[in-house]
Amino acid sequence: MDIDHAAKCLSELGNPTRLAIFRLLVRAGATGLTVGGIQKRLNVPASTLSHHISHLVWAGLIVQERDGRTLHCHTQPGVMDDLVGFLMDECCKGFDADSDASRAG
Amino acid sequence: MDIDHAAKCLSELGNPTRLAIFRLLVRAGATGLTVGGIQKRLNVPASTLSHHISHLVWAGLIVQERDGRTLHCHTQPGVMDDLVGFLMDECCKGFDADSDASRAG
DNA sequence: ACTATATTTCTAGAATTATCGAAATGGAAT
DNA sequence: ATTCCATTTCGATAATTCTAGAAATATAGT
Repeated sequence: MDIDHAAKCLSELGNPTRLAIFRLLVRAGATGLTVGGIQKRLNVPASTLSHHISHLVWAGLIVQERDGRTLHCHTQPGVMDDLVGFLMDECCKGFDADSDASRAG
Repeated sequence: MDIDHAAKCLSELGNPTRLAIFRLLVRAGATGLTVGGIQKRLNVPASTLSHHISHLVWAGLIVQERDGRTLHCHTQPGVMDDLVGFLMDECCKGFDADSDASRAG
């Protein structure tokens, strides 16, 4: 997880609809939800939903798997940990240390 | 930290320039950096930089404090922990549990 | 082939966001 | 008051993103 991938993930999760989708999927566990299942819960038009889902797939945050006519969506395990790891490790380490401006860079 | 504030923070951090600013500031520790110091490091025009900084301030991710003519910027302690906490707690708990679609909601 | 269901792609307009120069503001020094 | 420095606000333009209806695609059943 480098800064560009982190920015990509953060940006995608920054959209309220997409964050709601993502949260729904994480809570749905490994089985995930179908696109239609998400649509029923969030009540957004299919095309809009598909657009947002494709964003999340593109960012590597979720995965789709076809099962007959339905597409199951579930989170990509590990990506969230990687993102949080980036935020904590790459960004937030040593916040309490007596660092000064000359340390940055 | 509710889902709306989380989305706000994620959205602001999702911009590469803003994420770079934020990372710079976290690494600069409690002292932070001046706006000019950030500008020298990131080499973006002052007006553009100011625009992005005001976004980060608006989202509550960073704080500005005036010291004479210069404005020191530093991260808002705790917000990052809150955000990570939201992501892990609100989103990611029980990922390994044998939940199914009927569990969500 | 036809029908139905699930989902995506196409398309276009609306809304938002990014960029940056010019001008303005806030504060310190003479 | 004037000048200088640091930063913001203004304003205009370019680029991106959001939204959603219509059409298309994929799969399954008859």
